Amino acid sequence: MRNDHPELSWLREQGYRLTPQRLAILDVLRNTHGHLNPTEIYQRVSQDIPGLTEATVYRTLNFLAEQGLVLVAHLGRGRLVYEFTEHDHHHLICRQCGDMREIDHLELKGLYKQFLNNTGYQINTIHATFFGLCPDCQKDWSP
Amino acid sequence: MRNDHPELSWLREQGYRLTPQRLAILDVLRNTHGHLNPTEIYQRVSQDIPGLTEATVYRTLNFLAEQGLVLVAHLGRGRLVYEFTEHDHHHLICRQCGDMREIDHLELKGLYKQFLNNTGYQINTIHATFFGLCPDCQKDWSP
DNA sequence: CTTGCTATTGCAAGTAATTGCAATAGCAAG
DNA sequence: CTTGCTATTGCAATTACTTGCAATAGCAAG
Repeated sequence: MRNDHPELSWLREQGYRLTPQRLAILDVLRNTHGHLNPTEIYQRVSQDIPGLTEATVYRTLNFLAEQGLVLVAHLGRGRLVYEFTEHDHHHLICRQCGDMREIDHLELKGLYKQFLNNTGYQINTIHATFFGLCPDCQKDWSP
Repeated sequence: MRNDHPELSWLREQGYRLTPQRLAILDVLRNTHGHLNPTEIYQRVSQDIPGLTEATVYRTLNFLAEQGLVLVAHLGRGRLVYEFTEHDHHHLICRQCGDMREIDHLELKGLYKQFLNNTGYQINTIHATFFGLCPDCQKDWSP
């Protein structure tokens, strides 16, 4: 497990502690391409940290999300998934057929600038899920 | 309770049924300014529909969200809130102090057009929560 | 108005996520 | 290296949300 990531010393400077649980959870997220739900994360991390509890996984994921190190996506129907904040992207989901595609972070850059100008807010964590109708399902829609 | 809302006949045309439960839940959301969580909705609607169960509230909220009649916002820490889709807006939350402000739907119009051009998707439901740092908290951040 | 199809509900059980509290263990300071 | 402060964990209980199934009730058609 590598400990030499910049976000780790940043966390320590804030007064947070780098526990084996946090490091292992972050490590799994860092080395996973795509989303994981809390149970999947628990199962993987348990192999490294035998005594781990699910409560800690949930708490840690909330913590990491608050710190902006991981992204939470609400994919509808109460399903939450988590993902390391490296390759920022968002989701576009078709309400009809469930088809999902990714939207690159860069597509929203202009929007961030807009927010900065209008509100002074500096966006640094966001994960949006957009619901709409894909081209195919639009046909079924109009009478 | 008024039944003469356009979305209601649309639902019926899709083969969905207008049960008293659905009408009452929609009515509460329609007449509430701001967000409600499932429990708050359950408590209010129970007064009109004594036998109502929470399961039905959850199911109905998922249903209404899928149909695009209500918006779901995930405000962090696993708490979901629901809101009628009338005055579209989104949220900008400061990760540090928790300050929250609303972003008008229109600010994202350009983005929707972009999505339509690039992917063919027609966005009709979205509720995004953006996390960032408000102007005040940005001061504490840089060393 | 009656009938029949089936979407929706209530119930109860199951799964997912949060939380209070006492014990543990990071880590900064000496 | 030791010490002390307190953030974090595990445990167990609680709350939040989902789901299978049989009974109920919209509503379209006759």
